[in-house]
Amino acid sequence: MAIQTGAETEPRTPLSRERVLRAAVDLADRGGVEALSMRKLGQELGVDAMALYRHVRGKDDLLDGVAEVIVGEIERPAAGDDWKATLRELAVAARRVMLRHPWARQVLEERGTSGPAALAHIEAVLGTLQAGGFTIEVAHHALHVLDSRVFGFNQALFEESGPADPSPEAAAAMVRALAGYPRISELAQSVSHEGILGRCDDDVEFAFGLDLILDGLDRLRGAPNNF
Amino acid sequence: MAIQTGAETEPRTPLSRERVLRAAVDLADRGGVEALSMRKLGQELGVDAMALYRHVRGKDDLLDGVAEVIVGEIERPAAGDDWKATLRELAVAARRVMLRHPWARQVLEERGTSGPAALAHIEAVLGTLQAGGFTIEVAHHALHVLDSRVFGFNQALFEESGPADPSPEAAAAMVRALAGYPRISELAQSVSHEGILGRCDDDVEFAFGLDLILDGLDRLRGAPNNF
DNA sequence: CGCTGGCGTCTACGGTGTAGACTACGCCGT
DNA sequence: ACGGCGTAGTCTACACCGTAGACGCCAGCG
Repeated sequence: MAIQTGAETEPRTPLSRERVLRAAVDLADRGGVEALSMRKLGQELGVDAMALYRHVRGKDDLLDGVAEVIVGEIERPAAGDDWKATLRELAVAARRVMLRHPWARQVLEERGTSGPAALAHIEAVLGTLQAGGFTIEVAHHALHVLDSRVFGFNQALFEESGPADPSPEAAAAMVRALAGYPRISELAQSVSHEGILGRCDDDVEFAFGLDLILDGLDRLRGAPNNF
Repeated sequence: MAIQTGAETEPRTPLSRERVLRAAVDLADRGGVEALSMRKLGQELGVDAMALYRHVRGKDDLLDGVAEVIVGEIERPAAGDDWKATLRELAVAARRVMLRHPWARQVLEERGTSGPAALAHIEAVLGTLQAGGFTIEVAHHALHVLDSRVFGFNQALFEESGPADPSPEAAAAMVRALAGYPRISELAQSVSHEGILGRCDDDVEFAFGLDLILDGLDRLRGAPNNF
């Protein structure tokens, strides 16, 4: 009875950003993203809504954190020597997460999610592609079309494609943020050189995936039963 | 000066559902979907927010109507004899609409859109596939993967996959709603017979598209420059 | 002892969707 | 002509949302 302000039974473990984010994911899991309000989340944690603002800059920041948690749940398979099997496992693992949190797609889409978890995921995809012998250009397209298939939106997880003319300090910050992600760095450099790819044209990415699908269907037309 | 209630300069053309929906699309085009509120929409039309409720059951109904308008904007190419080119044109036309209304993807995803415009679009896709010689099973998969590529979400436009055991009258209503859409009817029948496809398993659809992509990438690995 | 800084609370403001009562007006049968 | 009626738009009110700003409480420290 040393610490005790009143009839409190438990000293109420203090909030933390992580606790807030975990409770937010839990709340969204039960009631969908529209049930995730600051007030309900505070109630869930036995706390006033405004208390959350000590640990989270606001609802936007909360959603950013939640997105990072979700992407962090994607388990990465051990890098095997079969690139196709590895990519498939990666995609299926990501899909498992999206099925577990059906509301997450929307959150991931409307907030960019360029946190370390997203970068690590992209790095894994690019690494697998590179180990499989793909050129950087094809790997870039493949990253887009795979992420689009898995997450359901076309603008990839990272790659908000900042201003057209990056200032030197912005470019330096970019390089610093990408330390530890060699494939992404290489890709970013290759894209910003813009010799080969022309700044990641959305139309080109769309057509790439579309033609992949149409050509695949074409091959299935003759042999309909072996897929 | 026959009709004139006061200092009115114009007799204020009366609202209508169509006028409300068009204004809603316009408002969302300018400010995104979060700018589309009943109050702002009323203001846009020079009218109290509650007036909209005479023409629209509520915000849900408004969004349903907006979704229908958007899908209706997709132009259908003349049915040529090249199924692949026709499908490509269809996909590109749909994408044009989605680029014109960047907020529409979200609306289409969260509301099902099983209106006549969506049905007509699906019918066109299925018709093209059937004319191209696809079996109904492959056409079904193809519909899923194409719509997923175009609209960005995996659950297709139509096909909310109602209750597992449709009551007779519900099934009859379904048949009646699908009159005029022979390919969709055929597909629905084939699916509900559930001999071949097993009730449109989401996992199967996902794997279908994923393998299409992976196999396509595999072929691109050797010849990287001709896409 | 007083101060300070972190953490949680309280109040308040402007925004949202919408239920329900109310008003203004054209039409129609008598 | 007139009373009723349906239709269209308005007004008020309620519950909910995100969050700015002031306040209370308490541990730690000088």
